[in-house]
Amino acid sequence: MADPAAKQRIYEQFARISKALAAPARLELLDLLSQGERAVDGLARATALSVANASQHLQILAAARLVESRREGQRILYRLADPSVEVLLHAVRTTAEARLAELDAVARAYLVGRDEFEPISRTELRRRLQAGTVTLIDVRPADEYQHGHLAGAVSVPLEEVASWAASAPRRRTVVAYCRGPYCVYALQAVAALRKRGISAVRAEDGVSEWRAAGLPIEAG
Amino acid sequence: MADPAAKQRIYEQFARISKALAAPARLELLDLLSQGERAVDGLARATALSVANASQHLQILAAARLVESRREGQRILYRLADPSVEVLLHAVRTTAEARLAELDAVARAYLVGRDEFEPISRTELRRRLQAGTVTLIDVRPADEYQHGHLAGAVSVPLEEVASWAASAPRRRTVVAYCRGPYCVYALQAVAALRKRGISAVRAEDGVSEWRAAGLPIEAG
DNA sequence: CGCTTATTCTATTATTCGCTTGAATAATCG
DNA sequence: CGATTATTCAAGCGAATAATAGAATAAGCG
Repeated sequence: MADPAAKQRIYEQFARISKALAAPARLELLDLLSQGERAVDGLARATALSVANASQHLQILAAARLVESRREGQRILYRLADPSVEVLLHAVRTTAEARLAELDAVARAYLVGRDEFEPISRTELRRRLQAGTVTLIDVRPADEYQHGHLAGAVSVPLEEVASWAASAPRRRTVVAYCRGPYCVYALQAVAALRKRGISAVRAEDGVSEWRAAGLPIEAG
Repeated sequence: MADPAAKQRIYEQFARISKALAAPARLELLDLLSQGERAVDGLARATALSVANASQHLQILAAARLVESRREGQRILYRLADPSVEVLLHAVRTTAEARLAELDAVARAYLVGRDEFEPISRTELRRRLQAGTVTLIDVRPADEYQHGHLAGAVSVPLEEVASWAASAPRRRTVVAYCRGPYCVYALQAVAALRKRGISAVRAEDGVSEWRAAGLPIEAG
């Protein structure tokens, strides 16, 4: 009655999506793209892939319709095709965290200091932002800040954190955030600030989580 | 500074999860398992895979820790390892629906009658259940009903729908549901009931969606 | 136009994947 | 115990995949 071949074709379509996510390189590319539109070249550099290889991975993502691209002059800018892609990425991360003990071990080694530097939660951060008792800094590269940042955040790219520390407010706590829970920038910024005697904590969330929670994002 | 090899290892862990989802056969197995615990044999039959092949796919899912198993006598029963796995499956479906036009075309061919038989939404169904104006039937195989069904539903497996129709209430509307939006049982049940002059509609959701929404599920 | 830069295409290679087949293991039953 | 049933293991094969290198395309610039 129900055509078994058609049922198979449906699952093949679902598998197109998950196949596109099935390579570490492509997950990393998607993570970067969730911070905003980027050109092949920049993505290749950030992921340490060859340009040709990055381009091929991006085309696989495009074939699964997870990303879209547009040309601007001689560069081609890729972006996530749909908000549902971020939801999907988040679901993969959540399941990996829940199920893979190995991930915890690897993350512990990579995110040095994650355990010492207690993060501040999304709700707590919102409360203190409204009360005006914290300074919020975005320590990602400046162009990612341009593409979208938490409302009220100041752009202080990681490499400028040390010099910024001199002019940082000494009475208020500094909260640093970056791409998300697997990004080391905020951890390094907090370490640098504390070394200079500034009270600093890291935010638990990045822009994706903040946006997913329906909280305000600003651009430019 | 940040060890690139460690970063890669993190993405490899995430990719373990998505790799496990990257085969149509495994997605189908997970869908079946979201209806409840099942033995290899039954899963192989339902998916038209050879037993050995199904067993291998299940072991791949187990290696990614998406499923767990227990022995009961001579059979080994597999189940989803975590609620986050259902969330993940749902995210894959949602993205596929949002992004893949081909899926819509294939689904239209498979789910014959989906367009004519307007579904009833979750909220509407709840309202009418509380008002007592509908009879809710679960048209999945009896053992899936046993593993968990919507509160207030009666088990009427698809093959018994025709005979059940004789004793069906003629004054109240019958609502049929099955595994979810890509399951044909409810559609076929509605068609069979209407042919016999009974007012019948299909529910939009299956047990997974109902449970995900935090609505009551009964077992046994 | 020719030169430079950014990206994609093509071909090649090593590896992994999905499936089949037949044998092995494990529990139950007479 | 031997027979039956359910599942897993092991080997092998063709197809798909990821990465590389080098050529090709396409836009911008002097």
